[in-house]
Amino acid sequence: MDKRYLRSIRLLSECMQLFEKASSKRVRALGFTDSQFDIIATLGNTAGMTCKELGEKTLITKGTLTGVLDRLEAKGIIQRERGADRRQLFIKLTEFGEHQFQLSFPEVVNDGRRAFSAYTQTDFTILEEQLMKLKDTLSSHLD
Amino acid sequence: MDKRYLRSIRLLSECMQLFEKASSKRVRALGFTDSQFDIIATLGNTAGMTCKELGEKTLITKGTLTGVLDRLEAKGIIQRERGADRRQLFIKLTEFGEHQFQLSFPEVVNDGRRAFSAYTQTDFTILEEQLMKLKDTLSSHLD
DNA sequence: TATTGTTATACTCTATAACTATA
DNA sequence: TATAGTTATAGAGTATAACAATA
Repeated sequence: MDKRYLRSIRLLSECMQLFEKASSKRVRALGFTDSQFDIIATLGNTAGMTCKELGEKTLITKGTLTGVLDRLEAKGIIQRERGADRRQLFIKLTEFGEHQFQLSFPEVVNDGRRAFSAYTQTDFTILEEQLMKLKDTLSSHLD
Repeated sequence: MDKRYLRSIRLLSECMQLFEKASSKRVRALGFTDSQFDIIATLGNTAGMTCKELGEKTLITKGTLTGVLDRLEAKGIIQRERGADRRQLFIKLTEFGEHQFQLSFPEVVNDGRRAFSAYTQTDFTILEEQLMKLKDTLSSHLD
C-alpha cells in the first residue's frame, strides 16, 4: 500500500493549522467564535443566501446553524428575511454586520498577507496550480 | 493592497474542508470525536508525550485537554504515567489504544489514498515541494 | 517564583431527532 | 409527501482563571 499521499495530507494539514492558529487568535480578539466568523466571511460581499446554502458552504448542520445565527442576530450582525418560498429564510449581513465584515476581515487575513510577503507572482501561480489540481482530485474522489 | 494570497488561502481551506469532511465522517462512525482522533493519531507510533507537548501539537489548550484525555482514558484508549519530573504526565496509547489506532487510522486515511489514485510520483513531488515552501513561509511569518 | 496539569465555570458547538410551516 | 428551518436534548469542546503539587 502506497502511503506517499499521507505526506501531502500532513503538509496540507500543517499549513492549515498554522494559518488557523493565527486567524483564530484574531477572530477571538474581535469577539467572535470561529464558526461565527466563518458565517460572516461567507456572507460578506454576497446578497445573502438561504440557511441551506450557508450550511453547505460552512459545513455547519442546520440544527447547529440556528444557534450560531441566533447569536449573530443578537449581536446585530445578521438578519433573517422570508423568501418567496415561505419555507426559506434569506440570511444576510445587516448594515452593521457589513461594516464589521469590512473592518474585521482585512484584519484577520492581514497576517496572511504578511506571511506571503516573500511570494512572487510566479510563486503564487505555481502554488495555485497545484492546489487547484488537488482540489479537483479531492472533489471528484471524496464523497 | 495585493490580495492575491487570498486565493491561495481559499484554495488551501477548500482542500482541507474536502478532506476533513470525509475523515470526520469516518471518525464519527468509529465512535470518536475529531479532537479524540486527533489525539490518537498524534500519539500513534510514538512512545508517548507530555500533556504540554500533546497540547502544542494538537492546538488543544491544557484546560480542554484534561477533559478530552479523561474521555479517552475512560474508553481505555490512553493512560497517564507520572514522569521523572513529577509535575509532568506522560500520555501514551494503551495496548488497546494502539490496536484501535492500527485499526482505525488506515480506515480514516484510506479515503485519502483513493482520492490520490490518479497522482503520479512526479505529481506528489511537485505538490510536496509547494506545500513545504508554503509551510516554511507560514512558519516564519505567522506568530 | 515558575511550571505542569487539574478543577470550576460559563458558553458555544455538535449530532440527532422530533416538530412546525410551508410546498 | 417532501422540504426549510426551529426546537429540544444530551454530550463535547472552548476559553479563562483559580488552584495544587512539584521544581
